[in-house]
Amino acid sequence: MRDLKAELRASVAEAVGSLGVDEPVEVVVQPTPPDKPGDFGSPVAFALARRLRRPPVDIAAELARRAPLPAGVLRAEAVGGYVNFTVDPSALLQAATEPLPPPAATGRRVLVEHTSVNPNKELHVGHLRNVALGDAVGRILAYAGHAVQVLNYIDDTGRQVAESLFALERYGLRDPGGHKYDHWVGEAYVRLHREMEDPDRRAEIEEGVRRVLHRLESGELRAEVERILRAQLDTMWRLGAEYDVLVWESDLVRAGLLQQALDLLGRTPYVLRPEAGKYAGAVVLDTSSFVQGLEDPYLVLVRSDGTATYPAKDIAFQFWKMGLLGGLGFVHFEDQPSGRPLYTSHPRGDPALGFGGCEETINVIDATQSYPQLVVRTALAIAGRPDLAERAHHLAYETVTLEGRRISGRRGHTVSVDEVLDEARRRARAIMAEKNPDHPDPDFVAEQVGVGAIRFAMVKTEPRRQIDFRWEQALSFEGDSGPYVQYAHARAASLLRRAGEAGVADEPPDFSQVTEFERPVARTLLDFPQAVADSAAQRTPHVLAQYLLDLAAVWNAYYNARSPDGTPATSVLLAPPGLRGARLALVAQVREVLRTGLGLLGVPAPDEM
RNA sequence: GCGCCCGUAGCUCAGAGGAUAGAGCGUUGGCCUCCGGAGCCAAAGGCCGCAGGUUCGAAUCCUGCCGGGCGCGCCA
Repeated sequence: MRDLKAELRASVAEAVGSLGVDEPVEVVVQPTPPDKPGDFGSPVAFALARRLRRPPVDIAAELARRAPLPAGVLRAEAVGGYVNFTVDPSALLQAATEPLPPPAATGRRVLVEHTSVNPNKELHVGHLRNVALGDAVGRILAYAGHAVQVLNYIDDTGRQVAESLFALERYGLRDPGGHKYDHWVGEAYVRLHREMEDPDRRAEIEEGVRRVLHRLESGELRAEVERILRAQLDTMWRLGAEYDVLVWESDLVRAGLLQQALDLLGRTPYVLRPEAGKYAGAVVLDTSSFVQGLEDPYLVLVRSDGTATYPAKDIAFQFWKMGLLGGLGFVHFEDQPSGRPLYTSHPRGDPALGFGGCEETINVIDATQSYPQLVVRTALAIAGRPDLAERAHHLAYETVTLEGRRISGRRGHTVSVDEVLDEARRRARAIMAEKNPDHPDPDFVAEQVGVGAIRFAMVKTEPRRQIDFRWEQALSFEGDSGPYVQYAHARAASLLRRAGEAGVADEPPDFSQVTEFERPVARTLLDFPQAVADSAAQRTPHVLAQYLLDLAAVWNAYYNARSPDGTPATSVLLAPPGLRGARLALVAQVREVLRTGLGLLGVPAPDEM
């Protein structure tokens, strides 16, 4: 796809240079507003006005005269103080329908950690945002040419798993089968928390949980945890998320990474072992030189009883991710639905398998963990690697509330992801029965539309904005939604299918016949590479999601366009030969860009719905 | 108290210093004798939280204030 904006930037820069401006100026080229003449314009004359002591309008006029016109650009003119360029519609469409450039490999190793759900109960709507964001960001960065590793952290030595496993033991539960296992375990977990509200029983339960915790740390219960994990993975896969590697916390500790990290930090002047006072007997990290404004800059890494705190494990993990530590081994775990292999850390695994050691990391974790994540970056700086600290990103997303209330897994104020997906599929199926009763495979596509609606709803807004999960909104199939984009895609696919049936699919385009109606669609198509690049640079999929809504809207408007007399203006199949070929090329590119873009968001793009 | 994030149309949100601030939902009125109406067209609806500042130019950058969310454990 041709980069017209870049060509125009160069052209304006050349014109500016010919005015004898010695200092370099930044040349901005942007699309013109809908009611202004031209397709692209630059406000560069405003910035030059003072330096040249001339009014912007004069400068713009002179720049318009001096700017060399790239091929297909009809004219440059001064509009207000702007220099605007008008592109010939046929050149515009030709540029927009050139094939998308293949991703250029950057070679940069980027590790994306997301999901990382405690393996103790089923996923709920709060986890949904994490999975949707992380999976999309991983796909977008890979498309941008980075060597991406997608990692899912398994906290198998945490309190939550211990509670779930203890609950099964305490209540003598045996899996009766016929349900999803993570849900069944989750019920025991909630039951245990209800019982813990009684202070007398709480003490007794505490002791049992501690016992299970020790067994977890020794790795004895790995099979029990894995069983829950596998049930959770079914949900993640149903969402369309896949991973490259699972890292178990117990493996991290047993491989000695924690000790290595503590040794590394212990050689700096920032790690202290106070003999008296509040922190007597503990190992603490003094963050005061790196984090401003803390009341108490000391962070406990090792408790006075010798056990490590969670931040210590986090730090060790981050050090491993960025290649400061080694020693983790891996084995093949399972092939995922797409065929992509999934590996897992393992006590007897192969360390040569090449995970970790990335120069950039993205931790997809909710915003309540911003402080611990800051500590992790600080630890990198303390270890003498401020360069790595700068490339250790926290993709902090705000929490999801449920119908205005805080989600609570313990109290059971949640909706499971499985339940949400089932309901989304049900609604999609009902709409299909009404609108497309002859669909060849309605159940399969209803699932795709349901997943698409949910995933799109999770990534269309900025991550740092708090969102409220409401059924009516998340499962909307109209307007600002995933199905709206999917529909636009299906419509393009349908048109191309009919062109094939009519035997005109390969008709050569005659771009000289192109009309003004094609212009807005072509302009929007040309924005796609920039939208992906922005999404990757900002590490957020919402930029791309918003772009896809724009493209779908401009394409739908084109599809329905009418001439002033009210007759359809943009017929494709009934257009004269040549024009028909050009329009088919446009439709094919719309379909391609929508399909590619949706794919980067992990949203399926069915050809018929 | 200190720190981080948010405040844009009735509601939910886009707008990374540039042109008269844009969508969706909702409201009102239109469009299926062409290829998919999950669509399209039009109307109404805005002191961009408030007050200063920087700039040729501010929703966007800076400062202060107001309102909301979150965080500040030898919990994870």
